[in-house]
Amino acid sequence: MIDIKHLKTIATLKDTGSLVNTARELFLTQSALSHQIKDLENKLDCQLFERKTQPVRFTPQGMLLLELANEVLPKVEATKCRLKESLNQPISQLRLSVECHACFHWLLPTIKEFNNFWPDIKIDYERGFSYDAIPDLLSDELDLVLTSDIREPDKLEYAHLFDFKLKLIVAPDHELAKKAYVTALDLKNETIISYPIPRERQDIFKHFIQNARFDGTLKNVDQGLLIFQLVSAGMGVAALPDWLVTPYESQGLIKSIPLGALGLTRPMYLAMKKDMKDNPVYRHFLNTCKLNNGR
Amino acid sequence: MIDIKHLKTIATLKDTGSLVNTARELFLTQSALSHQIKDLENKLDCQLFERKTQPVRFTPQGMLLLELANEVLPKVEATKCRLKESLNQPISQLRLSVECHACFHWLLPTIKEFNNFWPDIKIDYERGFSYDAIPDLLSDELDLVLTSDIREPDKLEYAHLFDFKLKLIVAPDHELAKKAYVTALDLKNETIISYPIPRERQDIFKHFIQNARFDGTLKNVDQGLLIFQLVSAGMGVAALPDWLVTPYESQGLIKSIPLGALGLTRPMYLAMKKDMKDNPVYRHFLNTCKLNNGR
DNA sequence: AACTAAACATGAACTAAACTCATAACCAAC
DNA sequence: GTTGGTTATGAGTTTAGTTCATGTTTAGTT
Repeated sequence: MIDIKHLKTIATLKDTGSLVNTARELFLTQSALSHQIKDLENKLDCQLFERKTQPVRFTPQGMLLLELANEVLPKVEATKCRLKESLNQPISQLRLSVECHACFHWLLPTIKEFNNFWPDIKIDYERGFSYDAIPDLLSDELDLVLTSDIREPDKLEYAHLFDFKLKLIVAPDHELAKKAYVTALDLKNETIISYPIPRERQDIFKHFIQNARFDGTLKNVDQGLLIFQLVSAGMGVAALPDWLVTPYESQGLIKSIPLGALGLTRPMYLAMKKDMKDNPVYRHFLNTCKLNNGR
Repeated sequence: MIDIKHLKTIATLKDTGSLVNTARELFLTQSALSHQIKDLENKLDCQLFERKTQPVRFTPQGMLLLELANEVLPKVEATKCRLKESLNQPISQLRLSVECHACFHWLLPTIKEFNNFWPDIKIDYERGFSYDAIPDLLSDELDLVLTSDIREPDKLEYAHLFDFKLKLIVAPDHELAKKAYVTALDLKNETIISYPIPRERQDIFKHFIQNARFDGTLKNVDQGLLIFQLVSAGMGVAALPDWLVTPYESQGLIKSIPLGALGLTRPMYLAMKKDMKDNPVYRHFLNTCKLNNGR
């Protein structure tokens, strides 16, 4: 129905002011355009512009299309441009750092899929992770950082990958297991098991317990699977992203509970230098992540 | 080349995972799609996805197109929807208030053009103007406000119309006329002529002189043309938007000078209630303003 | 390794859409 | 009314898109 061709016509018509000029600009005959627009007007069942003035005067409907054209055409051009670029790419390495341990669950398959298309691009994610990777990104020692927190938004581009819910996991016979959701108070005396990350950088403290009193203990474990086993054995509770939790919960190994009445939703971003945001390889990595999110 | 049709195909392919399913979804034969995509791939000179997996696996190039589709298709649908709405509109009145006197210069022709298409919609701009119109917009006594300042951004939608430059105008033989630009200090002892608006709401004070010392006098005039005559006669200086200044300057009646080395650029917004931002009549008024800006 | 079912590819024939050409109609300015 | 510009229209042609019938590929099964 509406076509990119039509948007081009409308946009050019706005610039040139008449059908004849538009025809010349688009390498078509005036007749072709006259037919084209008449057909479009018939299909949309409305008039798009008045032809008896110079320049032509757009109707409200014409302006809506013009507005659409102004939004869409630049995007189409940008994509065409990226397509060309993507076919000959000098990049050979992506140095990636991950702030969220649980991400490896979907990240490894994602990287594998990505490497199918860019076998020459080596992804180096073998960095320690309990550190702040943003400075390394700024100083060009890293290319990409997977993170939930936005820092230095002026210097870096944060591409939103997806949102996830942080859930509390407890043993099925834990007293909290019956609750529809937990409050910060409920956690006051619990043992919280987590990856070895400083407390102030853990989502559950930073965004849930916050200033509430916490008298329980913190236990660090560097093995993801171990967390589930410890929780299942009733040795403590843990806060993990929903995508990690779901498979274990459906096995009945643990029970998951929302943090707060509304649950705690957190975003996941891919941070990169601002000038890299249009790079086709980066975009491909981004898109691959999005398609594989939370599985 | 790239067509909306193609974007639909790609988007559906992502959802359904195979050509056969996509064909069924789009009411086409599998063969048609196979041809369609082959043609597209030939034109773009790249492969868009691997067909030998289930679901199909997109190449970097395919993902770029998919990304484009996700951006563009919703906009196209929204426009189609607005087009339909625009053809039968119950609105019969637009109550408009204008915070910038100088806007009448382009606003009156704009309204005339607008009324060509919506003869039944009466625009009521006959309100006093040296007052803050935003509260009336919030309390539903107004529909639209033309303003340069954003207030209450949570409750109102501010559609950007255009940017303009505020210029200082002086008599051609005025001592400032030789300068490439003026500083706040240059104005210290000048007589500033303006519309009858309180000093703290005048752009030249709010955004240029600011806290700098001003020992000159303020003269109020409620007639636009009179300002030019007074300035031309050397009775004072004035700050006005570029679109008003240009015609008089080319006649040699006055001389205009940028405010500050970089000039003083100001935006112009059309403020409305948030739920009105998709209304086709409002959009048409907005678009008409944009097309007539600063003339 | 052979078989099967499901998915995709291909070529020829057909259809519908889009374009051109020639010409007519229209409008504004002189 | 004539002129110089514009847009509209109808018939004929070209091109792009579709279907049909059939061939090929692939993953999964025995």
